[in-house]
Formats: sequence, structure tokens, C-alpha cells
Amino acid sequence: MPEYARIIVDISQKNVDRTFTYRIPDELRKNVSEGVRVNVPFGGSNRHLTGYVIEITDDPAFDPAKIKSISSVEPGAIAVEEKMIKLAAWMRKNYGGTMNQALKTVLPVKQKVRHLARKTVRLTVDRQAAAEALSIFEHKKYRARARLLGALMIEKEIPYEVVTGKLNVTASTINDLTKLGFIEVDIRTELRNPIYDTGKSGSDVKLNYEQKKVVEAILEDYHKSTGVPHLIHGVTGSGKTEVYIELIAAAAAEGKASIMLIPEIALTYQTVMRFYNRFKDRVSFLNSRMSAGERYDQYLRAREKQIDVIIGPRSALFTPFPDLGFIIIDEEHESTYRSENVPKYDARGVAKELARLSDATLVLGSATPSVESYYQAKKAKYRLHEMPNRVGNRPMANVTVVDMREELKTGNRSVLSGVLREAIEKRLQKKEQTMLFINRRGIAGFVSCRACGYVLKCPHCDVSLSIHKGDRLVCHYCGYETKMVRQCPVCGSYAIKGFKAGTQMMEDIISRDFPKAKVLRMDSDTTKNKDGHEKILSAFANQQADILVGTQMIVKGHDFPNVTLVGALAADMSLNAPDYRGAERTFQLLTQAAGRAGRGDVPGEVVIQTYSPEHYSIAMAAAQDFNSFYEKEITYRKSLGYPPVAHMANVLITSKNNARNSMCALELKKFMAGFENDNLAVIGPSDLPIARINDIYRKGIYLKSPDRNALVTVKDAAEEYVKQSREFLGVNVQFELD
DNA sequence: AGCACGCCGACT
DNA sequence: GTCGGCGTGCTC
Repeated sequence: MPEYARIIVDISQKNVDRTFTYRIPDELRKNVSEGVRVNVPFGGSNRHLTGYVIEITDDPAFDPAKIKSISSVEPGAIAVEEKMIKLAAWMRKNYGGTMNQALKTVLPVKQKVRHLARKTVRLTVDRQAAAEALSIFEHKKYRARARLLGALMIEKEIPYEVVTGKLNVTASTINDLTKLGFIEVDIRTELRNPIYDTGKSGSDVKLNYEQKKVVEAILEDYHKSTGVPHLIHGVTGSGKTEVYIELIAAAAAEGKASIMLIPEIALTYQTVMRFYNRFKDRVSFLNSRMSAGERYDQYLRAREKQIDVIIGPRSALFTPFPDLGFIIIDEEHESTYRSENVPKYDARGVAKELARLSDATLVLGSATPSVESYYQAKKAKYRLHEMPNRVGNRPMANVTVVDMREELKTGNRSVLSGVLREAIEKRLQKKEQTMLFINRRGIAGFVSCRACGYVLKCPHCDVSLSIHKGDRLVCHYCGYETKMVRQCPVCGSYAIKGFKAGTQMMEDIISRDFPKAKVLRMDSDTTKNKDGHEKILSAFANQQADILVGTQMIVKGHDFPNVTLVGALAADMSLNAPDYRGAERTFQLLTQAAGRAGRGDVPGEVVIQTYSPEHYSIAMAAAQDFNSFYEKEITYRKSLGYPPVAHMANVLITSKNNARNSMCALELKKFMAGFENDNLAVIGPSDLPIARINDIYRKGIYLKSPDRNALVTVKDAAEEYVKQSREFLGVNVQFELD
């Protein structure tokens, strides 16, 4: 029977920002659970504080004689924070990590609050009165009071941290002087609004029949609070955004706010303006360039019900709206919805749980839904809405697949096929634009010796170094940088050269082959500085270039009315990725790329270059046939027991010590193998594709089971096992589910 | 953050 | 002696 609760008290101060252990009295036992708000005695005078239960445990982990008891459970409706803590508890359970890590993800507010509390200390009496008081204090040897008053006579207003820090004046002194009427503590909480009114009035958009039907269907469920998530499968250009806007407006009319997630890269100026024109200052946006303070202001505006909708990347999910209507996830198939950091959560899963906790409705939308989501829709766990037509019935693009093996046979050794070359030539003549997208995976710009084949590698990671502008070699994983070498360090040959990064190489080839064309390049290199994205994209939109060469990032989100040709190079590169999602990713990329062409009045043309034209992901993308692709893919997943038919967990074991890491991986595998049965397989340990990053060695173990809960059980047991075992000191074990 | 404890100068 | 400001350290 769990006896103790770990509690975080509601004081935003660094030295108490940790858990304290309290006893759970018998009569409260059934009311105390993770996320509940409680009252506890705290400190020498046992003053009453509220706190949040973070964890329930049997382990006191503290001198039991000194442990106090929870005095009461806070009754009433679920506070926003409480809901978020429940969400954190759920995330920890489902995605691993510690409760503290989960909390930090969910309550960024808590971290920022102390930086934001812009408190200042100000003099409230005139100079003469202050001078009089100062001389009295000095005479009486009241040093702290004298210090503060003296400082305030030079500077009328001083930040609170400076007073307690540099001036070394304690809160009690500040209190006393406040009571005596000499000073005042000023707390400023002015909220910034990142959107500026352009004065343009909102244009009323008329929904077409298809859009109206979807909106009505979703609202019907929404009003009935069925809790069923919705999946909108709408081709590029079918007008999903208008549907979202209608839903958000409908919820706002009832005083409920909505969260809309977008892949960060897709938050373009056009999107911002569309929402702004409709919702004015009742909409807020989040992005990674915003300062912590600005972001925190948006959270406050949400809590104060000043906004009806927030739009942002996956972290926007944790906006503390007291009353939530819709959670919308646009482009739900995007990989950016999976967090890279612990807890390695999937925003779609978290959104579903948050919707459940808030009695809100989840809406997923995509032109190429993820296999997981579509599978849920097929099983009637999600309600599916199809939007197969483009707004205004614009035609779909014509797609040509070029077999690069045939090109080679006919003597074309260039990366451009004859078909694509001709098509580009035609666009240049007609003054239309072209986008070339390269599946970058696998063709990074590594450096190798032509004489002995030696490849330059990062001294800290098991990856090859990439050559960058000038003669620098860079590791993409740890940021290690060095100068390009002239001579092979192994055989001494001078024939050591870099294969340029895919996009850079393409840019050079295009410039050589089409000397008259103006070319823009977009990849992680050219977008590194602030607003790099926006600059390149707007230059291209303003037709300052004929051809845009880039990585996957160019196929996402943007509308360029004058683009009539899209070329996909090395389309099959992502097929060879070492995981089961290769085909899905390839299909999605190509379909999205095809959606970029011909959005204007001119029908588009798409050329897909590949070495495996027969592969279903490429053939179906060319035919723009999602359903056939899905059927093939789900059959494949079924036959091999991959998600979403079965569930998987990746266990990542990392350590600075290679031998120890391998040993622990084996040890852990042995432990988990004890759970194996007909329904649960443990595979590994195995070397990861990158066996070392930043001098940290990495091993992987995989668990497979049709029952997700079975995986959670093993995960919990293994985490406990690792915590107990001394051998795992210095070895990090992370779990990632599906 | 806010409270108690112990130190130290000042005043009765 | 003792009163009261001040600084430090701790809070389950």
C-alpha cells in the first residue's frame, strides 16, 4: 500500500523547485493520486502551502521521522495545472523518462516564471524624506536598510534580483521598509502580443460543399461530445485550412479555445495572415525564434482567456487553456510531431490524451495520412473524412516516373534524366518555375580518399564528416569542426576529395547545364541564419529565380502559383532507411512534392527519378493513389508484425564506456527476455546505424508485441531493474514506444 | 518564498 | 542583561 507522495510545492524559487515527501493519511488515500492538488504544512512554522502530487511511492527516501502528512486535498474542478500534471504522468507512463522530465515538458511555464516576474523596488518618498531616513538608519547602524535606501537615492528603481543579489538585502528588510512606507515592490505583467494589426479587414471565405460537409460532420460529433477523433484525408489544395478555421470559430463562439499544431516549417506568412484576418488579436502563434518571455506571455494570454486559438509546433500542445474545444493537428503524418528529447513523446498520442482529459475533440488532417492514423480510421476508432477534390476543381498534376537504370544504359551518366532536362528547358522558355527536390538521406557530402578509399570520420561519432563551404569539415551530430585535409592521413595520397552535399552538387550542375537560369538553393546550410527560410522562399515566390533546389523542406507547405514542374531526384533514397517506415516516408514525400506543382491555373508536371520504379510506394505516389498504397503497406506491416498492427518499443542504451555499455545491453536483454512469450518478442541487442555519437556509445534492443500494455509492463519493470542495479551506473537507458 | 535561529551592536 | 536588525540556512 503506497504510503508516501512526492510533492512539488507551489513556490517558484530555485531552491525549493524539487520534490518533498509527505505521508498520505489513511482517510485521504483514495483521494490522493498523481496530479492532484494538496495542502501541506511546510517549513519550521508549518505554514500552509499548496502543492502538486508528482509521484506516489512506498519508498520514503528520507528520514521517516521527519516526514509530515498531507493536511488536505484541494477540492473542486480540475485546475489547468492539475490537468497538465495528469498529462505529464500519462506521458511518463507511456513514453518513459522521469516525472520531472515529463513535468518540464508540460509545464514550461514553471521554468520561466521566475525569470519573467519582472519585480522592481522603487522609492515612494521624496529625496528629502529619504535622506532623513537614511541618516537615521546610518546612525542606528541599520546597515541593510541604509544600503537599500542609499542605492535607491541614486537609482529610483532597482530590479528585485539586484536588491537581493548585489545589494545583499533580504526579503524581510524589503518587507519592513515597505511597511514603513519608504519603498514599494512593483510587479509588472504586461503581455506582449506578437502580431501587429495590419489594418486589413478579414475576408469572408465561402466554403464549398465538400468543406461544409466535413465541418458539419465534425461539429455534430463535437456537440455530442463523443470523444471520437477525426481524420481528414484531403489532397493538397482541398482547402483543409478553411475547415480548421470554421471549427475553431465554432468553438470560440461557445467560449472554448483551440490548439492547432503545425510542423514548424509550415507556419508561413500566408498562414499567419489567414488566421489573423479571421481571429484578429484572439489568435496567437508560437515559434522557436520567440524568446522565453514572449512564449510565456502567450501561455498567460491563454490562461486569461484572451485568445481563442494558439498555433504552433508540438510544444503548443501544452498551452494551458482552461476550456478546450478542438485540438487540430495539421499534416499529422509529419515526423516533427515526435519529440527527440526525453520524454520521447508523440504529439498525436499526447493530443489524444489531452483531448480526453479536457473533453475536447481531436482533429487530424493530412494529404498523406500516416499509416497509423489511417489504420485507426479503418478500424472505426477515428472518424474519417475524405476531401478528394481540389478547391475550384483544379486538375491534379501529371506524373512521369523515370527509371534511372535505363538512363544509364542509354549512356546518360548525369543526375538529370533526359525527360527532366527537357522539361526544365521548356519551363525556362515559358518563364515558369521549377522545383527540384533531393532526398538527401545517403548522399551527404563525405570526404574520401580516391586512392585507398579511406573516409574521414568524426573523432567523436561514428559518422563521416561533411564538407562545407570553403574548406571546413563538419560533423552533423556533435558539431565538431576541422579544416579540410590535403593529404590522406592513411596512405598519404593527395587524391582526397569531398563529394559535395547533394543540393550543392545539384546547384552546380544546374548552373552549368542551364547557364541562363537563376538558381536558388535551400537546405540546412543556406537556412541556418535567422529567417533564412523565409528569405529564400519569398525570393522564389517573387520569381527572382527560375529554379529552386532543395531538400525535403521545400516540398512542405508553401504555395508557389508559378511552379509548374517538380522534379524528385533519388526518390528511392528514403526507401533504404533502416526502419519499417521507409516506404511510408517515400510515398509521403513524393505525394507532397507532387502537390507542389500546378497549384495555379497551369496544370503541373512532376518527374520522379528513381532506381526502383516498380516499388509500390513510388508507383502509387505517381498514380497519386493513397488507398492502394495504404492497402499494400498495411499488408506488409501485418505480415511482419510492425506498427500499427503490432506495437514496438525501442530501447536505447548509451554510455561513455563501450565495454560496459555492451555488457549492460546484454544484461538488460537477458532481463527482458524473461518476459518473452507468444505475444512478446525481444530482439537484440544490436549495433545502431550510428554506433557512437559525441563519444557516447549506443546499443539498441527492440520489443515487439500486439499488446501495447505488455510493452509498457516490460518497460516499467526494466526501468525499475536499471534503477536498482549498480552495474548500470553511468549507463543511460531510454525507452521509445512506437 | 518565507521562516527560525544565532550573531552582534546599541541602549536601559 | 536584553532588544532588535541582519545574515544564513533550511524547508519533507
